[in-house]
Amino acid sequence: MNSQQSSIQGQLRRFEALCRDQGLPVTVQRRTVLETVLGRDDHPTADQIYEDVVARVAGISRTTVYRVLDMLVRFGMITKACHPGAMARFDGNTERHHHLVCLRCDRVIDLVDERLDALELPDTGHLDFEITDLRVQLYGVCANCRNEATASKPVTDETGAVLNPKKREKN
Amino acid sequence: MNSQQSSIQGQLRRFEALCRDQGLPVTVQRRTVLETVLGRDDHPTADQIYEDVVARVAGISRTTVYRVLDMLVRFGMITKACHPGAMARFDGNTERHHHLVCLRCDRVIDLVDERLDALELPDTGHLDFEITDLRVQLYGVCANCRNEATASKPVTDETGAVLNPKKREKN
DNA sequence: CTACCAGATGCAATAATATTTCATCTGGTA
DNA sequence: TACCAGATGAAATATTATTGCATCTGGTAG
Repeated sequence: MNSQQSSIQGQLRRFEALCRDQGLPVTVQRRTVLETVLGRDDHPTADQIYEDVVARVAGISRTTVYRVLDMLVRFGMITKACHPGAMARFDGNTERHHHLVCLRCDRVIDLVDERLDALELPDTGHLDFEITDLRVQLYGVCANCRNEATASKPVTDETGAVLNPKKREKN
Repeated sequence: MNSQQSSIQGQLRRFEALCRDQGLPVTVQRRTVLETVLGRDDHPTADQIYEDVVARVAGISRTTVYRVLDMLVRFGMITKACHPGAMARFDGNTERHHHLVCLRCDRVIDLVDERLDALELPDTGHLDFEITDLRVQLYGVCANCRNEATASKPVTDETGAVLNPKKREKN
């Protein structure tokens, strides 16, 4: 998609500016990890990102991917997604949006809904908590899982992507 | 708290009934794990639950705690909490409620808000997703972290509870 | 009360995910 | 081109989670 592409370019420039501000180098690895996360519309694990990135930067190490992801979160370029399951998940979409969470296969699907976006932030003064953003998690069962009531993990979606991957290659 | 106590008793009876329905035995381990999760008002990791449970059932294994937690989630007695960070978290509160998520220390605080509870479920017919429940995640910075801008992990709360524990004993 | 068995448990091994250490390399600059 | 702060890669280690199997237990029938 072209608007998607140009948005990624904009984000990259924003990232480079942030690095310059802090005197930190913009490396091939950092650029590639960021591009990769922004280029996905799901909520990949660190390992899924590694798989994508290693195809573009031969020899990049898993360690670096973990480190860069952590850095990008601190910079606010991406977020950690709240996700059932044990692995950390990342989300390149920092716009306000919401999540459909399948209780059967743990899949998380993005949802854009203006009414939810317009939600007024509740008053949490008594808890002394400063709210900056809000997302709604909608729990239920996705089409896949409803169709095959007997489905057990692991599950793949219609594109063949593994939704709850279990194995990875050697380090 | 007494109402809390009796609610836990009720949940235990509900669990026993579920087991009987399915011909599954109600073991000391299962009862204790369930009691322990229900008795907490935070979102413990499997290991935190293990620590609590082992004090009451000497010799219980970590493996069993993992297995029981998984079973309780399948039975709907507890839920997996969406939580930033790498470890699976559990939530004994199955009533509709919402979460304040601190972006600094990853702490998750429960929030009850009638206006949020009353949210109408959005129409997701076009996505073929069947919604059964909804929770709102409110992102921000908790009082602790706002007070000590220099705080770095690990962090403990005012009660001394470790919010992002790092170590555990031998297996 | 005892025997019985499906299923649960504990233990040890293993897998999967994540972090640390440190020698080496690179981006950015003079 | 040389320099250096900081990034990277590799290996070791730590942490979290699962699996296989021998043994034990809850629930029940006799």
